[in-house]
Amino acid sequence: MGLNGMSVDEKPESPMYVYESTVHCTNILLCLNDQRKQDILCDVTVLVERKEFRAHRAVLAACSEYFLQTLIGQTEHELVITLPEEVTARGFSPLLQFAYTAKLLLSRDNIQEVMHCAEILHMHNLEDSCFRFLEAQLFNEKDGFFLYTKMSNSQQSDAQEDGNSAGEEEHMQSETHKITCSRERICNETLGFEASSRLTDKEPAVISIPVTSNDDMGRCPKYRKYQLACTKHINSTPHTSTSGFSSTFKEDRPVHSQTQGYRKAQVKIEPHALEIAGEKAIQYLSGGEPGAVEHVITDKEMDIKQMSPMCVDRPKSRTPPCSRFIKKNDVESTERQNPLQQPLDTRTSCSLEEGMTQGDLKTEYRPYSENYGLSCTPQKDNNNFTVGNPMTGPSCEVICKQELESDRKSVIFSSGTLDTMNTPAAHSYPGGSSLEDELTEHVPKGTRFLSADQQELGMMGDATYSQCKPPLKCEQSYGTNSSDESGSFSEGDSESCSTRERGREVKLPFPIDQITDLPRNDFQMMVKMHKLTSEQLEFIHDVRRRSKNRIAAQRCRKRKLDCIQNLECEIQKLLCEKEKLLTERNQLNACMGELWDNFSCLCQEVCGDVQLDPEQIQSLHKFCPVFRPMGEPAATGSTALPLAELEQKFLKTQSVGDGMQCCSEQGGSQLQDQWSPHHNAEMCTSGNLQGLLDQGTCSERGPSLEQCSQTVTVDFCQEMTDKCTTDEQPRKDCT
DNA sequence: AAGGTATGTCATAGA
DNA sequence: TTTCTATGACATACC
Repeated sequence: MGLNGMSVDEKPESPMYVYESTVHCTNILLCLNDQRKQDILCDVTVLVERKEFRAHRAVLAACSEYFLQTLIGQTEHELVITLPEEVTARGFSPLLQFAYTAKLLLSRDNIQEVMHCAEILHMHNLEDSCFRFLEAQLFNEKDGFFLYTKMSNSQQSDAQEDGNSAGEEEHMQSETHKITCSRERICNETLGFEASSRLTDKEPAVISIPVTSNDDMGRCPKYRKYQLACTKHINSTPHTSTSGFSSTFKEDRPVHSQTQGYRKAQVKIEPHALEIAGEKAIQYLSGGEPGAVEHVITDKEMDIKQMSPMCVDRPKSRTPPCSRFIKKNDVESTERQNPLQQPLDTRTSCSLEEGMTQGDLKTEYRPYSENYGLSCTPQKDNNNFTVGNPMTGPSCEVICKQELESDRKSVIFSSGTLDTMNTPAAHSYPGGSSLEDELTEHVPKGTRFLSADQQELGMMGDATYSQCKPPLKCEQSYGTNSSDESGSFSEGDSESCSTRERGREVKLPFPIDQITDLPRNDFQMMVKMHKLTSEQLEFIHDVRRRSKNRIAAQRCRKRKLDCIQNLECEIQKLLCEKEKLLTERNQLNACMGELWDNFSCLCQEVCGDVQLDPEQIQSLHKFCPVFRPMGEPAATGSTALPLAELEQKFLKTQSVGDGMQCCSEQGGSQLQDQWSPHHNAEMCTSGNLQGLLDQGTCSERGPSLEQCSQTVTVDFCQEMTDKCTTDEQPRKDCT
């Protein structure tokens, strides 16, 4: 008997319909996981480092080639498998958890061990698809921005030119490729995630996972992008991926999300590890040989093609289960068919009709599932997302979480299983905590033993919802879902009482949470699905608007605060810089004072010993207005000052405190411009002094005017240089 | 009671 | 045109 309860060889006489629910597979796994924890039906004990792990051999065999080979043919009731020494408990435990939950918790601490174990246990799906990516995430690409693509070989070559060279060979082998963009590029070119709907089924699916570490933008200043955005410098430049196709990336969330604590994205992983595991497990459990199960169009096959464009997590979107009715007679043809040529409703619809049970054989499809927000359609929203089906699609979800307190990152690799159970997509898993407990904890009690189908059906019908929201804190993952932000979202877990009361009054046919939770398209479809009164319509639009705006306001305020914080940091930085510049200035002033001393001495030396005639003095005044020979009284109306007095004036300007910097600069500048060492040095080097001397002293002494002037000039400049460099020339030399 | 803070809501602009 | 988001302004609750 095959999976669908029908012999493989049986040929239906009349058209039959196969209802295929991968949710069912998921739930089986989850159920098994629960059973494993309670040691129910466990039929194997795995010994790892003397630790015992109870499990179901079917699950182990399904997810690991190693276990498959080990378990095949084993008939003992209580089998004990001792794993090789290389397999550590720390590495094995997450893998076991992954086998059951499709969530893999990785951190820098354990990824190497997990990888190693996965390799030993031949869990190549994981190895190839996830580890390369995650390893880089955790170790190498602290600030990286990844496009994880599956592409053809031809595309690879293009991509490799721009991509990260690390691990390229592996990616070549696995037909996957990772592209790393710099942060600048992120800022300049991409602000988030959006896949173009123009992608064809042959085009590679692309996801982008920006992972920001706590200090990725520097603790200060923060929100560069926001600042830029404020100044309108950010354009949502279409990002052309390096893989040779164009997919636009646009901000799907506020630009400030750079510093958010969480990053979520869905990675397209192929093959879908969980699904394969689920299928294999079911095959195993059903006693069928792998491959012997009746082959209906699998979600994997269908959706890989159909939903190739992209699977991107959206804020607060609950990942849907997918159930699908397939007209069995059409299976084969459908399999071969280009999925894109199928009718749209076939491709995009997969939920049960309202009130429909598995027994109903209908070919009706609904584009929207009213399953408590669980839209199961691989639909495209207005942002050109193709929302992949997490179960059936090839997408796995990688939740990259950074711990705000530390630089450590932990990553949860998930295939989205738990999301179908209304499990929040992202959680904080403090390092070292029990993975099982964490995972278990976040599955709402009371729903984990209900199958998703049961939930789905249970929520169907025309019953008016009581608008009671389960107390799920974790549902607050809104757009920014920053960790600290989510904590402040007090409203989210309790729509105001009046609103809920009003919701009861208008008798909404769906939970009020859907009004706010659903993406636009789903929301619109939901509205269309029901014949709502104008009052109801007004109410739900009002609720939705207010809810969106509330969240927007919260984001806005947070950004404001961060901007203020950022500005404060900038101020601190500038103050430090100012201090530095002032210190430098003081040093320069000190040097200048020395120069001034030296120059005044030099002037005395040059001019004091020489009996200048009035013409020479006049010449000196011409070039040096403040000069007057020693002992000569200042002429009436003359601007000339004794050098000593001048020096005092100069030094006085240098000793003005910081608060008077500007004044001193202005007041002193005139003086310095007229008569400063710099000025005189210029005079010296430019030949003014030479001219000065030419007209005076040297003409009477030197062997030649030119020689004299050159000598004096060189000596003067040399002395100045020495002064500047040694800064030790005693003033007594001048006296 | 006044002031500060946090948050929700409305109006509006822009994408 | 509709929907969404960001943001200023205002109102309200709370401390």
